[in-house]
Amino acid sequence: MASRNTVQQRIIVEQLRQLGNHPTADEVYQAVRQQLPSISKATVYRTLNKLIDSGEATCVIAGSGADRFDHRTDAHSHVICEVCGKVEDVCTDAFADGVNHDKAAAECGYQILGHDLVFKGICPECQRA
Amino acid sequence: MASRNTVQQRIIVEQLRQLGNHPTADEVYQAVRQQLPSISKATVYRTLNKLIDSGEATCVIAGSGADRFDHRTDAHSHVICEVCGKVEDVCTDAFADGVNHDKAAAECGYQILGHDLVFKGICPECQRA
DNA sequence: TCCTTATTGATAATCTTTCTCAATAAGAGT
DNA sequence: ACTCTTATTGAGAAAGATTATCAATAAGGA
Repeated sequence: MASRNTVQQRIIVEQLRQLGNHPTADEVYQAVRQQLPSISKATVYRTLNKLIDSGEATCVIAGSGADRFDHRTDAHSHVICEVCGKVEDVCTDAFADGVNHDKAAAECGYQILGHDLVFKGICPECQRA
Repeated sequence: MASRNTVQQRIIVEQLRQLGNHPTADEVYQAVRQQLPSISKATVYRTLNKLIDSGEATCVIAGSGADRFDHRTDAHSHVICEVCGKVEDVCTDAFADGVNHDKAAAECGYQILGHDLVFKGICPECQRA
C-alpha cells in the first residue's frame, strides 16, 4: 500500500490546475479551503511537494518571496514582472535552440537534467503606471 | 550626504568577492564575522540588498531555501546541483541575448529587462556517490 | 467488518528576511 | 579639531514561509 487516494489530494491537484497562474502555496490553500474548509496548510505543502517529487507539478524558480507552483510539466519558460511579481508563461519553442545542454555539460562537468529560463521585465499593466 | 562609506560595508563587499561561489546571506555573515565579530546580521542583509539595488551584485535565482548572492554582474548563467544544492557559473554564450528578448517581448507584451538561465543537473562529486 | 498504516489537522519549531529603535559614527560645515 | 546632522549600525523583535511532530482519522487490502 504505497500511497492512498485522498479527497484532500484530489482537490489540491484540481485547484492547482484551475488556478493556472503559478499560485503560491498559500493561494492554493485559500482556494482549496473554499471546498474543504477543514484542510490544513501542512497538507497543502505536503501534497504540493509530493506532486513535485512525482513529476506531476513543478516549482517555478522565481527569486525571493514564497515559492510558486506550476501545474504544467512540459518545457516552457516564464516572465516575471519586477514590479508586481506576477509570473506568466512564455512558450519555449522560440528558445529551444538558444539553450544548449551539451555545451553547458561540456563546460561544467555536470550531468544536465534540464534548465529554467526566466525573463525579467515589466508587465503591460505596470508599464502604464 | 546621500551615503556613507563604512567599515562594515567595505568588508561585506570584500568578503562577497572573496567567497566567490554564490554564498547565502548567512555565509557572508559568517565570513565577515571573522574580521568584524560585532557585525550584525541585519547589517549584512541591508548591505547585500543595497548592493543589488545599485547593481554592484546580483541575486542568483535558485529555487527554495536561502537566497544566494553573486558578486558578478556581467551576464552569465548558473548550474545548480539537484542533489547537494551547489551553484556554479556557466559562461553563457549558450544563449544569445537580443533576438530572444525581442521574441519574448513580442509574445508576452512585457518590457524585457533581462533574463536568468539556470541549468539543473548533478555535479561531478554527486555523480560518483 | 477488521487491521494496518498512510495521511491528516493542529500546532510547534525552524529558517530566512525584514522591521524597530536607541546608540554610534561619517562627513559636511565652522 | 569641534560640532551638528543624520545615515548607518547592533540587538532583538517581528513577520513570513516552510517543515517537523504527533495523536487522531480514514484508505484500501484481507
